[in-house]
Amino acid sequence: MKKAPTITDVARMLNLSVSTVSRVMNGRDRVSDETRKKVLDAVKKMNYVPNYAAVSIVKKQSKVIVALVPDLNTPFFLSVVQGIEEIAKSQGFFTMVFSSNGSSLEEHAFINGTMGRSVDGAIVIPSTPDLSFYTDYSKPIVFVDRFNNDYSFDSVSVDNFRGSYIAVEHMIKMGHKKIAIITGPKELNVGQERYWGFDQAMREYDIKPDDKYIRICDWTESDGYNNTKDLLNMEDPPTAIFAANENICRGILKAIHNLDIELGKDISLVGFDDNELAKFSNPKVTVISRATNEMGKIGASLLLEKINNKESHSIPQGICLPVKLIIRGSVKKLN
Amino acid sequence: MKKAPTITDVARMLNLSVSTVSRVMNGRDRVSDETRKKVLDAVKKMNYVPNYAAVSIVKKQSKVIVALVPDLNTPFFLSVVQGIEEIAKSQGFFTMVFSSNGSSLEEHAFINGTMGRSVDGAIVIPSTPDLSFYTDYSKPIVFVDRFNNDYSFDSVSVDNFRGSYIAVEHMIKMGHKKIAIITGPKELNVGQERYWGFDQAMREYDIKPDDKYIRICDWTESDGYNNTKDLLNMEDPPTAIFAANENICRGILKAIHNLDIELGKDISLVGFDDNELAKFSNPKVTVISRATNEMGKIGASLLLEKINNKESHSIPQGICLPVKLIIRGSVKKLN
DNA sequence: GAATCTTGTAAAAACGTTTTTACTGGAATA
DNA sequence: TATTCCAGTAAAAACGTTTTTACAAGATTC
Repeated sequence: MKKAPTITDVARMLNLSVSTVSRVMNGRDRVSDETRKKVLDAVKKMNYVPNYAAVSIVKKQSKVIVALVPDLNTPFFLSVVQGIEEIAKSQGFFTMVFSSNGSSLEEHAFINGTMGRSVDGAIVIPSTPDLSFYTDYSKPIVFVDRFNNDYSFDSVSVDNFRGSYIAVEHMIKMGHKKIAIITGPKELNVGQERYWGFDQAMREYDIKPDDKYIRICDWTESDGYNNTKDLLNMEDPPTAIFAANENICRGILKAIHNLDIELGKDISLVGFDDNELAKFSNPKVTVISRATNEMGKIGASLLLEKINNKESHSIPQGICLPVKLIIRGSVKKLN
Repeated sequence: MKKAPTITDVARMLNLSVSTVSRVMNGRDRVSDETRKKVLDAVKKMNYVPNYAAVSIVKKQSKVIVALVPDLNTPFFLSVVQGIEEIAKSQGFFTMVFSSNGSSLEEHAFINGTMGRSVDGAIVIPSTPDLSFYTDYSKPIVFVDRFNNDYSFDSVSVDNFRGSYIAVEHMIKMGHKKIAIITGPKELNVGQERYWGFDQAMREYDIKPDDKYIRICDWTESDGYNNTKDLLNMEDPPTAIFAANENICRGILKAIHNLDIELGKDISLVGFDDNELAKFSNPKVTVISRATNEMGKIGASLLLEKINNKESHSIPQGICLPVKLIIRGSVKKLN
């Protein structure tokens, strides 16, 4: 726990100037081979590593990006984070993972605070729909899974509308008409689009969505659980449920399990985002899947690119990735 | 994206000296109410926030701790991280989550590199058994889920030995004799202890452990999966399996599922660490559970305490938390 | 043999803060 | 009225770097 040596310590030890040591460390300018070797040896022996704060203050670069996510429990977020880390690491950047606990207050506090300013850029999955807060953030920023309608920020997202659409279309084509949806609030574009996809598919096939089957709650497992119990205990229960995210899907599965009715027989189900339980349940759950890891990677690449060429005043990019329907056994064919 | 204002900008704007602004910001020394107000207003209007690097260089504190974990996929690690974050946040520290990808090389590179030195302390779940590398780390450090046999570092761990012991004892008391164990390598103390617990329980009840039922592999899901398939296809298969961690347990569950045999009937199972699948499977899996979140919290408290009173040269603390057997339905009673 | 170029190094400036020291002018004290 | 005290502020030093500028000595060119 002795204190770390500084560049001055190294210089003094060798009877050299600080600048010479620095030049060796940074591999720039002319230094005699002899001096270089002496310095390198001393650095190793003294275990000298440049002070990070000092370097970043003069270089005006921290080599850190932040991944700001709503929570660390939702596998989707984690998958994105891992994609980000992989790219960042490969380009010599560190990733600071920070969870806002689903609170836009915490999110904004981070961004506006010391930390938000000391990183080189941010990749955020906001927990609030309104991105206008970010307009005067002084660093490059990329949003994942969210975007402004005016596309004024860089973002990586997927075709949520189409995802719900094909999910619901699949159920309809399997003969279902009494289709319920359990989804999150429409304030988030994700919520809005996934609802619209459901609605559009229903109308496209001339089925009037039934209000009592439409459950707009939060994106949580318990909401999935409770609403499923409620739906299935109705007088006239739906024959199929669309789960608009993975947490809700897990809740639904647990409820079904708990009610002791049979998935794919007594009730059909399609979920948005693949997940562990969906692959484990019996039958496996048909889901909409997307390249979650890839979303992080693309986001990170985009961000790092902006960090590196600060000058480029190109217009913001809104990247939209495709979704895929993975048909497994959870939707019963009605005759 | 205009550049952030500095303290000098604020001072110049108000025709005050830099030091006065600084004094206001830090709420120290005497400043007239009038000046204070003027400064605060300007700070707000200009949206000035102190430069993090500059502050930490002079204060010799970064207010950042790092949580260094092997990966971001194992729920146990995540749970620990969340405990850490909660405590850190409450004490005004930021948590930098960093994944070493199970590579001690990456782990050491981080610790020894710029980042490792710029944080105020580290909480690490090492992926290597040998902690001697850390002896000359110049910052406070706390290990979680691992410790040195000589207890030369602060650590938070659980009674792994007892965990396995009571797990296996439970199976024995339910009448099982042909008990298999799928576990990780013994190099890690966790692996060693969990194996010893198994061994000890068997011998205690006069059952000779059968080598062909002992599977020492990695801590991964696929190892759990493959070994289970292998075990169950044996001439003389075991009647019960002990899964030494959650990943292995998940793999076992999937294999059982896949082989179309019945859990708690054709094969019994106890897992170490509770997990989503264990609670979902049918019947639910009997597990050894531990206060994962708490481990993070305690670790963080310990670390922050050391960071705050640098002087305290107290001896390292090895904190050991209890484990609990949660009996569910996955162990069949043999007559 | 003088002018120029090159090489290696040192010294100083800069980065954005905090903290210590120093100074000023007015109030309180003697 | 002269001295001491104090509140409020400014100026300067320090933190650990990088980068720019300056300079000396030797090699090269004309």
